[in-house]
Amino acid sequence: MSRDRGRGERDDAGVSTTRKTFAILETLADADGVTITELTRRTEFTKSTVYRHLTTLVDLGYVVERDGAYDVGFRFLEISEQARTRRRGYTAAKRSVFELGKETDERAVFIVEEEYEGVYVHRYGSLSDTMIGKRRPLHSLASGKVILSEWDDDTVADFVATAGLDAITDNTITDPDALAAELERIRDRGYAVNNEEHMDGLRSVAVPVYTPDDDLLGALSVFGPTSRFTDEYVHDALPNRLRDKAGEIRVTLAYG
Amino acid sequence: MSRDRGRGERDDAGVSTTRKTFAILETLADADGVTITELTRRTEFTKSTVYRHLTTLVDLGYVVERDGAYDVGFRFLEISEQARTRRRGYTAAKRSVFELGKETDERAVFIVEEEYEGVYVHRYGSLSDTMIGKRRPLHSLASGKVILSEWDDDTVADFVATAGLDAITDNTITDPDALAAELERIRDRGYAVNNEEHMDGLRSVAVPVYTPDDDLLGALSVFGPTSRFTDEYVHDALPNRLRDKAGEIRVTLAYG
DNA sequence: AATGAATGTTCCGAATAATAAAACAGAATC
DNA sequence: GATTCTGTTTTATTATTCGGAACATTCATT
Repeated sequence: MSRDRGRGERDDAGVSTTRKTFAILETLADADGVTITELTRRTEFTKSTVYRHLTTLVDLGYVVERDGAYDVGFRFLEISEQARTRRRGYTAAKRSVFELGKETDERAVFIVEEEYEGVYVHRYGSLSDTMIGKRRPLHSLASGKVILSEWDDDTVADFVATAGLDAITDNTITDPDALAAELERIRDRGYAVNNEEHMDGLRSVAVPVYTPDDDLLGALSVFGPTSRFTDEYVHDALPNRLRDKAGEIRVTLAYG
Repeated sequence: MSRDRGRGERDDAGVSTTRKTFAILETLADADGVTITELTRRTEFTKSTVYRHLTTLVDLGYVVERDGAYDVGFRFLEISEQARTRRRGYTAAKRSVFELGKETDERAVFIVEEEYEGVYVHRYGSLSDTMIGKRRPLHSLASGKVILSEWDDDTVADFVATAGLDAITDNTITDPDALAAELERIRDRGYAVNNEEHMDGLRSVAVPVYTPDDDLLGALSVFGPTSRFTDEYVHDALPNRLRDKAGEIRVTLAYG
C-alpha cells in the first residue's frame, strides 16, 4: 500500500557519508542529552565514526555539547525558519493560529503539504506535545483532506498510488472512491471534518487558506475531544470562525 | 578581538564530506528556489559534487525540488523543534511572547544563549523580518546583557575573551569595565535597557526568565523605535509588564 | 522544424578521505 | 588504588568521494 520507494531507501545513491551524518543527527534529535557511547549504542556505527561525525557537527555549530552530553542546537532553527518563511502567508498564518486558539480556547494548527504529507507548521495549544514539524498522512487529517480537495483527480490518484491510504484508526478513509466522495463533499461545504480518523476520541475541522491570487497556501484547523466537539460545534460554530480567520490571512497578504 | 577559532574553521578536523553537505545546504537556505547550476556557481564545488550532495539531501527529505528549483524543506523543522522544546520553559515562553506583543502592541522576543551568542527563539512582530533562529552578540542586546548579568565574573571574562566586544553601533559597549558596571546596574534594577547599542534608532528592554528552581531560562524583551521608546516608557511601564510575563512563565512551569 | 545554448545526469579512473579496530588517556566508581 | 567505564587518538586498509568529460535533455530562438 505504501509507496515503493520511501525516504532514504535508495541507500546506494548519492553521498553515503552524508547519510551517516543525518542518521546520527536524527538519533541525536530523538534522544535527549545523550553521550557518545550511548549514541554509538543506538546507531549501527562504531564509536570512532560517531565521534568523528559528532565532532564535525559540533564544530559546525549544529550540535552543542554540555558537560559530556550532546544535543541538537539552535543552528537548525535558522534553516527551518527559512522554510517556514518561504511564503509570506506562512508567517501571516502564525498569528491567525494563535488568535484562533486563544479565541476558541481550542488547539489550533496551520498545516502545509510537502512530499504528499501534511506538515504541522504552526500551532497553538498545550505546553507539551508540540507537533510542529511532525508529518502525518494527508488522508487522515481534516486539513489534509482540505488540501486534497483542492487537487485535480490525477494528482489525487497519484497521491493514492504513491502514499497509499493506510488505516490509522478504524475510521480512516482507506477506499479511493470513498475518498473521492468525501473530497467532493468538502468542496461543496468549504470545510472538512475529521471524525476520529486520525486518533480515537479526536475530532477536528479544517478550512483551506488561500493567497490573494487564489493559490492554496495550506489549511487552518481546530481539534479537540469528541465530548466537546459536538456536531453542532463542528458543523456550525467552528467552520465560520475558521473561514473568517482564513479570510483574514488573505486580506493581510493583500493589504497588510 | 573576535575569538581565534570560529565556527567551521578547523576544516581539517572530522568529516569533510559533511562540511561540504552543510556548505551546500547553507548556500541553498540563503538562496531561494535555486537550480543546481546556480548552486554550483555560488559554491566552490563542481557541478557533479553539488548534484550528488543535493540528490542525497532530496532523497533524505531535507531538500525539496519543485520544477527544477531546490529549497530547504520542512524536515528541518522537526529537528529544530527538538531544540526549541528541549526545556519546557521555552514552550511556555512562546505564549508569553505572543501575549506580551499583543498587549503592548510592540515587537517582543524571547532569547536564549547558545555558544556565547544570543539566539532568537520566539518572536511576535511584523510579518516580514522574522529574526527567529538568528544569532547576535550578547553584549549588544538588552536580552544578552540580562543573560550576561546572571553569570559570574569568570564566565563573563571568558565570554569577553572568546567572543570579544565588537562595536555593532557607536553605542555598543566595547570596554570590559564598562560592561561590568552595566551588568551590575542590571542586577540592581532587575532589567536591562538597550540604547541603540545594536541598531541605530532602536531601544529595547529585557528581563530575565527563571524556572521554578531559579535557573535562568532566557530573556524576554520588547523593542521599538527611539521615538516611541521614551525614558519613561522604557524605565517604568515596560519593566513591570515584562517582569509580570516572566513571572507568569515561572508560575506556569511550577503549576500549569 | 532545426539549431544552439543552456541545463541536468551519468560514467569513470585517480586520489582522497572515511572507516574500524585497537591502543591510549582520563574520569568516575567502588 | 584498582577497575570499569567513558572519550580521544592513531594507523593501515578500504571504500568513497571527487572532478572532468561525455551524454542527455530541455528550452529558447530563428
